[in-house]
Amino acid sequence: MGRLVFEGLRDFSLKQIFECGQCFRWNPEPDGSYTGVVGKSIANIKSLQVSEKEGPGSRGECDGSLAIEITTSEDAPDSVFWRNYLDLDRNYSAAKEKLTASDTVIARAVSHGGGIRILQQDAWETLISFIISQNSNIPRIMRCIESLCRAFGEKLGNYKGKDYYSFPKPEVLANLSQDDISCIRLGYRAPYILGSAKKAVSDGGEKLESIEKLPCDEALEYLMTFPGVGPKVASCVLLFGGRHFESFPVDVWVRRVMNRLYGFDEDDIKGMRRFAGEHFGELGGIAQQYLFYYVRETEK
DNA sequence: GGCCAGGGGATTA
DNA sequence: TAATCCCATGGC
Repeated sequence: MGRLVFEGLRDFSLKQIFECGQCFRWNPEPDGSYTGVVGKSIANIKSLQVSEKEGPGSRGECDGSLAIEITTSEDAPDSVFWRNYLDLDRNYSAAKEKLTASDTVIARAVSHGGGIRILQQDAWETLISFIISQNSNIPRIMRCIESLCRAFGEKLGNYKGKDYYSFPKPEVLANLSQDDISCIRLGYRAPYILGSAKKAVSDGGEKLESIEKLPCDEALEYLMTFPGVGPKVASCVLLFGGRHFESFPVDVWVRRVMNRLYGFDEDDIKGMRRFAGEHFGELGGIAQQYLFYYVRETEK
């Protein structure tokens, strides 16, 4: 049991961070806080002393403080962990200025999701989560991951009336059969999950975590050696679980928004990637999240 | 490179 | 009830 407070935050919106599609295990509480599982800990994150910004260029993001309540003690993540996980030490104001300076188009997207931050999640959990995400929708992705954790994770405890479970380790999933996981209803993704778990085990535990130390293109190639992982899933893992901020995942929503805002043909995925690399550079991942959040807000 | 099956579930026709 | 869509990939 512990409580951490982070003060003096800018460009920060819990709703945008947890509902922009980068994570699937943070659930909103009636009081506006979010509860989720990190490692073996249940955590509740709440905004304090919120002052909403006004005027053009900001919608919903806040300056203020953040309180994190951690309800399990075993290996409880400390403040260093949380600063990294929530990407608190990155200057998003500077990133927004850089993105919008030479591009009036993305300014529209930034003005809708200016409180987004890229979470620094666990690579293994991110890998499996985005294999599950393929050709699906966010509510179902969240249900599948929840079922997987409930069935094969460790029970961590109860918080505000709900039970929470850890994300199952590679060794656990690697030893399951198709029959074992048929109850999760993952469809054709099930053999991908088992195959990727087996590969993660045989490659060794540290190998997946090492993608953040590899050059972006090498890490992408390595991730694509996992069954069920193509360029889209791999680039999501690079961004959300591998600290590669230049990664620009192109999914159906990004194809849509690149068509609406920049006039790309929706099938010109290569063109979009090239454009992102040249135009957004090392901020590609942050730009992608602003664009994704914007198109989902405006075309629901 | 193009095409299409893989499962399942929600939404729309 | 049927068709379509959904944060794609793999195999042909």
